[in-house]
Amino acid sequence: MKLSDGVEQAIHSVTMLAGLETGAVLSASSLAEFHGVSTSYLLKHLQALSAAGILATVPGPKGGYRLGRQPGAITLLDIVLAVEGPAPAFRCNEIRQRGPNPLPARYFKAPCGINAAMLKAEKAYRAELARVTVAALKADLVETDDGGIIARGCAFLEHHQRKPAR
Amino acid sequence: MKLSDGVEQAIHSVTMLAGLETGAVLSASSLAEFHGVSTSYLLKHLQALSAAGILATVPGPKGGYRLGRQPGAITLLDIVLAVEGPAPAFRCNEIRQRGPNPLPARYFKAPCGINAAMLKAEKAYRAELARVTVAALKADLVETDDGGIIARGCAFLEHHQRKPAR
DNA sequence: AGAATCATGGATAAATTCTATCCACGAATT
DNA sequence: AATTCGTGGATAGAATTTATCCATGATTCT
Repeated sequence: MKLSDGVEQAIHSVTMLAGLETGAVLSASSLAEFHGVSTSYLLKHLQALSAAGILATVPGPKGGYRLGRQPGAITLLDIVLAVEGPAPAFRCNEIRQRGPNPLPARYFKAPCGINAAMLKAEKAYRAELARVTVAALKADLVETDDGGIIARGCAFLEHHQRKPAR
Repeated sequence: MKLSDGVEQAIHSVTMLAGLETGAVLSASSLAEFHGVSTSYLLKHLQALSAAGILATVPGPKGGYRLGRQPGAITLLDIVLAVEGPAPAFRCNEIRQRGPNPLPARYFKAPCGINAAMLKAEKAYRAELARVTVAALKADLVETDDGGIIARGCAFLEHHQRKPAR
């Protein structure tokens, strides 16, 4: 069981976008540069997030990505599902119905108990992810040596964010 | 995020072994035949389970596998960890410290908030798995058409289980 | 209007992980 | 002593993940 690295990049991208001024955007290439991957690759995830309504796009020069809705309305679960897909990690292959000497299918109307237990655990996992909003992650700040606080990636954002036309 | 199929085979193997009479064993080749995979492949997981103390082995002719401890003392989490390994699904790559314009390392003494949230969710997942014992799965029975109840895979077990020498 | 910039989407290649098998070895029982 | 079994290593094949490039179409700035 391993979560793809794309999920981490997606979460960080969304969190960074949440730190922008209202209306400002960040280009896909800037985000890709920050993560150290090619623009084309990161776009895969950004587009998935966009399709899920988590991000919104601004086309044209000076365009880029911004949050699609309020940070408080975006949860970690939303991001994970948008990137990884909705399929559960455990997929029952109905082993109990197979093998060289299987019981007739009529004995298996009730769902597999093992499958039920695994899915229940996964449900708990998702419930925990749904509890964390991007707004909460945004509030997760770093303390500088002079006592002030700065947002993660702030130095990078300063140079790349595109403020809205007035 | 996908759980390997080996996990499902492992869980079913343990559950089947839990249905044996006390002292009886099931050979690795019988279990492999049931799952429809080669003995060598299933052995990978059986050995992992054995190393974790979940299963015990009886060598020699008429040998095989049996439970290593009471069904009530074996949880789904034990099995999953034995097969998949203890590493968490989400591994923080400390993205915040990288990129073209990273903040100095001293700003990141506190753990990554994203990582903390993901691990917390995974902890909830594992806690749910730890709540389910093999004894509980064993109690998950199937009703036959004549009103009786039989354990899953029972017909198969009848022909392959090896009763202990007296 | 024209050119530059950007997102979209498809095709594609490399790397990693998972799945699966075979073979040689040692241990225990019949 | 021979058979049967588990152990462990080495090794392919399949599938997924990761990553990149390129062609296309839409939008905005000049």
